Amino acid sequence: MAKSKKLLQIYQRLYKAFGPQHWWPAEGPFEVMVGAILTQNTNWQNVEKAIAALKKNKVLSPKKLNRMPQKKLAKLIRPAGYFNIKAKRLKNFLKFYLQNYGADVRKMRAVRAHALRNELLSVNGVGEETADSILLYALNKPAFVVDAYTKRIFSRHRFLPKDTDYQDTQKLFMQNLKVNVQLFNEYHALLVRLGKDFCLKRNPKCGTCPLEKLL
DNA sequence: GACCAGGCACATC
DNA sequence: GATGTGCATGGT
Repeated sequence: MAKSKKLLQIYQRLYKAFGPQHWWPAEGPFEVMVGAILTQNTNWQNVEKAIAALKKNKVLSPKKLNRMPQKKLAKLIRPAGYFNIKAKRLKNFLKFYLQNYGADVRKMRAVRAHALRNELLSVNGVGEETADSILLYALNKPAFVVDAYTKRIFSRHRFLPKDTDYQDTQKLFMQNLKVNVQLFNEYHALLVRLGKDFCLKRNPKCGTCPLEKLL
């Protein structure tokens, strides 16, 4: 079967099994950007605690976070883990966001996706997944987000070689699916849902996995 | 106590 | 270019 058809079939089966995932779970674009950095190699539940702390202290805005001493920021985001390095990364991003775009999402959206992706990647602490998450979920640009779940699911089911890198994994989706923000949004969210529910541990319990006999 | 989580940068070879 | 390591909390 053609890759594009199969990828779409996988999507449809996941959607049927899980329904819409309503991503990204955040109140606005800036909160998505902060969450994208905080969730690096971290359980989302822990990120929620960190974001709740920022909200409770009424500092979840670009200017307020930019003004805040790094040490204080680190203390607030402590539940998200790696809090020192993440405080630094947030600071780097905030500086970029304020200096280059005046913390204005509309100005950022006006930039072409490819150029903006490179700009984001130039920020220390923003890698490919974080950049694509910001592009897709904060700025509504069609970038397919690849994460550990994506690679694990598709390699474990022999759709991709085990050590396929980010770019090649992303190509699989971007070259075989209709380039569409809503589709990319839902597809990635569904893969995360599948990863969490079924293909997580070393001994994956895929007995009732919605992708059984399909991949 | 072990293992895992929606990565990334940096050192070293 | 490939491989290894530090970063850290909280849930199971």
